[in-house]
Amino acid sequence: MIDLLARQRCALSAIEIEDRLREENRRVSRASVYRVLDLLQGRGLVTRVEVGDAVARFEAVDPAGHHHHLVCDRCGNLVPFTDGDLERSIDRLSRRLGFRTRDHEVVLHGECSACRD
Amino acid sequence: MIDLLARQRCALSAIEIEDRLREENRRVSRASVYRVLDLLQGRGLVTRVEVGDAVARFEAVDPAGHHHHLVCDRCGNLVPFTDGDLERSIDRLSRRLGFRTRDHEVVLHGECSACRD
DNA sequence: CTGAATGCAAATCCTTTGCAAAAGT
DNA sequence: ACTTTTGCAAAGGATTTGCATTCAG
Repeated sequence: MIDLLARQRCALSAIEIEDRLREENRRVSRASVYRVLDLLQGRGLVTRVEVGDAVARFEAVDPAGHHHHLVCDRCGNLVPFTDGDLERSIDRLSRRLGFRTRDHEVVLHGECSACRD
Repeated sequence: MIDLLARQRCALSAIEIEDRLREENRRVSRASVYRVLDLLQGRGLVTRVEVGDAVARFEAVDPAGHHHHLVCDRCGNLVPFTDGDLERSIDRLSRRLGFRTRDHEVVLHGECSACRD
């Protein structure tokens, strides 16, 4: 499953993962998907992303650095992006507030470029 | 209900809202809480916040400006904060990426100051 | 009296869990 | 044979909905 996630451009929900595995003739039950994801999260290979639609999504952890997401209000797609300036702001901010921060997520809501036309 | 939310320091879940209303002898059903929240969101008076624990939280929209949240890994509390530098980074970023952004949220995961001791 | 708001219970959706069957070593 | 992984179905928790009732104008 980790290889499937590693091939994706962006986070998938458990159901999407199940469907894609099925398309590859790798039949798995929903329960197994969740169980394996849990395992992979425990090992730090996968992270959970929630963008506010009550569905958990998962993506492979990229050792090269992490990204954040735009959620398109129209099509519902997730568009990943990175921004060093943003990361620096968050670092400074955490220090200023005295939080011991483990992780963070930024979610933009709006229209993706495909839907703006 | 909007007055209850306006009095809070930070976002509340539907169940918390129901409980606090009960404490004030304002008896309401869970269903009504959700229905009213839906209405208030539609009018832009309330926003929904989801920090990744599968529970939707709600808070009154403050015309003076919005804030973001630290979620404490230990006690689970939400700590609100604001940061102008962060807001500017996000503005620049949205422009750079060509997104038409309606809204955004930043969630930090870590330890709040109370739990660091 | 009429339309909106409410409660209650049932339904839904995502996720988790118990347990027995299947696979691996 | 023993441990681990799996599937299936049932259980859970949050949220939504249908419908009859109550409330307000």
